[in-house]
Formats: sequence, structure tokens, C-alpha cells
Amino acid sequence: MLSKKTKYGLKALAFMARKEDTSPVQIATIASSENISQKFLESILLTLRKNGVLGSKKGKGGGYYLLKAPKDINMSEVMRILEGPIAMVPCVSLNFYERCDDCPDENACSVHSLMIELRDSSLSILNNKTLADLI
Amino acid sequence: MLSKKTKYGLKALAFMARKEDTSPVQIATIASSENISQKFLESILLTLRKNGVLGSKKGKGGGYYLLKAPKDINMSEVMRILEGPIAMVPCVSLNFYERCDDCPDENACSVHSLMIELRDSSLSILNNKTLADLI
DNA sequence: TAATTAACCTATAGATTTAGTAGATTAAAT
DNA sequence: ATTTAATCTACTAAATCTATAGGTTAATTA
Repeated sequence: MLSKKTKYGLKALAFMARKEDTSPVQIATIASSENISQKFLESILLTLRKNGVLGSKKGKGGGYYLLKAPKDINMSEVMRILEGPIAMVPCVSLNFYERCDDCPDENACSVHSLMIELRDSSLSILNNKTLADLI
Repeated sequence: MLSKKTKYGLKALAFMARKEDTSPVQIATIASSENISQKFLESILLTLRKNGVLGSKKGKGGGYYLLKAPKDINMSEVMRILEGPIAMVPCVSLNFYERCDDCPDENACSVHSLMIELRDSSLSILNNKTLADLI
């Protein structure tokens, strides 16, 4: 299940991408336009800034802005920042790998290959989607 | 993220599918072979029985058994029983549809079409996989 | 320089879900 | 009648999610 955090984050990014100019947008503006709790959105946008997706500017006329053109903001990158691993189990995650406690032998696990297939099919979509595709 | 419930359920089903004969398998046998808490596994197998995937027999020589051949047990069906919706958001779920509170217009939602693509790619895999493919 | 604006930071809280435990009951076989 | 193994009910601990509250910092403007 996609978390609200990710959903709101994607909506906020799309909101910024839809603007013609690249001037900063205030949290309050996005929050009210997209029906998102402002405080919650604050922490989401902060995460995106700390991970190099957004830039910010304080004070009057300040806000958040995209650091790259929408077509250069990749969906798998954004999903990993907001949602975490693309894979459904950590033992097949490319970027967040972890062993499973219950599996003595990963390659003997009956779930393993199915999870790899699912991961790859999701990745093939997300790797080829950008923020520009959302608008 | 795949829940332990689903993971354990799939492992238990694969365990049963690997046997040559179709005689009942006891919870305790599966639990110890697959490193699963017995009590937890109990509730999982019960769910699978109530949803028509497994049959059961009480008393000595009892246990759980597959109601169909592994090649006829579909993965999207099992996933829906154990994990719930295939889709990452309820508003694009085929079997568990729900509106989103924050979306005035579903079709205007920037996340919507991406979620449909992801759902469809997962479904195309799961619809064509059976329990026989796990073993 | 003072006031205003808007991002930034820390802490916390309520709700929900997940994963698991405990203990009693029911049905089948011996 | 005893043993076996599924079934049922209830509960708990921990983690995660979705926020909320309140103060701090930095930039702009008057």
C-alpha cells in the first residue's frame, strides 16, 4: 500500500511541475490546493529537499522549487526517497537489501523468484517514468 | 512491503505443493520446517481454508491439504486473500475499490495513471503464475 | 533595525496494523 | 475414553503511519 506520505509528495511535486515558471511555491499553497495537512506536507517536502529533489528559499517570496526539469526527475528515485524499497521483500531489494530471518537459503526460498519478477516489472515502469509523465 | 502473513502463507502452500502425495500436513510440521511461529501459521492456514484454497481434517492423521492441483492455484487469488489488494492505492483497485478522501476528481489525480500502470504490470505477472511456479 | 514571512527543527500523540501469544473448544481417529 | 490436531476467542507488544504543537532560523521588506 502506498503511504499518504508518498502520495502527498508525488502530488506536491506534480503541482510544482505544472507551474509555468520555476519560482518558489509555499507549502501553504500546495497544502490547500491539494487537500493536504500543512504540517504533514512540511515534513514531506523537507525530506525531498534533503534528498536533492527540491530546493528551498526562506522568508517572503520563499518556498520550495524543483531542482531539475520535471522530465529529469525519475520516479524510481522519488519512490525510493518517499516510500523506501521498490521490492516487496528486503531480500530482493537492490537498494535496501536485508537478509530474511526465516530463510536458511535465499535461493531455495519459494517466494524469492516471484518477488524478483514483481520488483523488475515495477522497476521497468518506474525507471522509465519521470515527473513530466504525471502532469 | 509483503507482510509476514503472506510470505508464510506462500511458503506453507509451496511446502504442501512439493509433497508427492496429497495427504494432510500438520501445522506443526510446516511451522518447524519453515521456521514459522506455529500459532501464527495456524491463523494463516485457517484464512486459506476459509477462502477455499485449503481443506482440513481434524484428529489424528489430520492437517491441511490443497483443494486443487498446484498449477490451478492462482497467485493473484492467493495474494488477494492473504495480502489484500494488488494495487498500491484503493482508488485503482479492481477488487477492493475505495475513493480517496483527498481527491475531488479521481481522473485529474496525477498519481492515478502511474498506479494503474503498476497495478497492471503486477497483475500480468500474478494472473499468469500458479503455485506450481513456486516450486 | 524592526517586523514580517516562510522554511526548519524537535518532540510528541493518537490510530492503525502487524506479528505473535495464551488458553479453551471441537471433531476425528484409535 | 484417550489422544490428536484443527478451531475459536481474546489479548498484547511493538512498530509504523499520520499527523499536531510549538519554538527557531533565515530572508525580505519597510
